[in-house]
Amino acid sequence: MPEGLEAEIWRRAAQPLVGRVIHQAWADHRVAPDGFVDQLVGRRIDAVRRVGKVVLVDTDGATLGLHLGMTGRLEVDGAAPIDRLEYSSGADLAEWDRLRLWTDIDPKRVCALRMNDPRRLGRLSLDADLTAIGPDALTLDTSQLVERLVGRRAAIKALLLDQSVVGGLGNLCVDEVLFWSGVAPNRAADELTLDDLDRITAACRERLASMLAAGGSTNGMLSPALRAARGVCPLDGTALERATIGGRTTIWCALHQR
DNA sequence: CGGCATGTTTCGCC
DNA sequence: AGGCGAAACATGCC
Repeated sequence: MPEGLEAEIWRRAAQPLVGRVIHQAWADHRVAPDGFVDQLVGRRIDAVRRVGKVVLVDTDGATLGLHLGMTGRLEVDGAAPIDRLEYSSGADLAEWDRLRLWTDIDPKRVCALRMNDPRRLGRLSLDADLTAIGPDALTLDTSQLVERLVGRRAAIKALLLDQSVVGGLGNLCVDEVLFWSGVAPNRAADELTLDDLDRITAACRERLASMLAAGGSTNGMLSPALRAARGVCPLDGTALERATIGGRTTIWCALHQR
């Protein structure tokens, strides 16, 4: 489920953790660095932030990074801000837990913070270097995008998915942004006009904000249901195109995206 | 059973 | 050297 929008939803939901002290921690060692638990127990949570798709828990010691991968989800005090994964049944087995944190104040007597990830593509980090992640999609402006695209000739979709170009965009959001921008995903980045890039950054700010308010990445016009159904363009009724671009399944309208 | 899935990293080829 | 595409990772679900 996690693109930047989901990470933002979880970041907001985790704010009640700020000020608490971590009393106990458990992690699946296969997805956590050595010494993980020892570096967190006894630490006070100072802030919960987000960089791109990564949720960061700052403590008075290390900063815990939650990289949700393809199927990771979070619960705070036993509540899941996003309860169902789009491409899974909604099952939530204890054996899929990758992180459990308890604090000095656990109102519901359950984990203050729990990460559950069936597919185990997610990771836990401590003081990870995230400096390579580009400007955030939710506030992206055209000058930032131009700067990051200089010298790049790959398909615009592949570059928007690259976290070092723009932070937070995943497969669904990129398709949605390009859909509203009227730019075809297979266009070479160096052939786009400034006007194209303006429409892309405007779509990032406006459409992503509205998807965030609606609950996340699955709330675009190109819904997962429409993607799977191989339907028609909701704007003009043209049969949607489908191809692999940037290594990911891509949906677009060849009539209004050029 | 075959194929697909909201992601990232690695490898080899230009 | 660095950009780029394909493969690998790991597992569940239809």
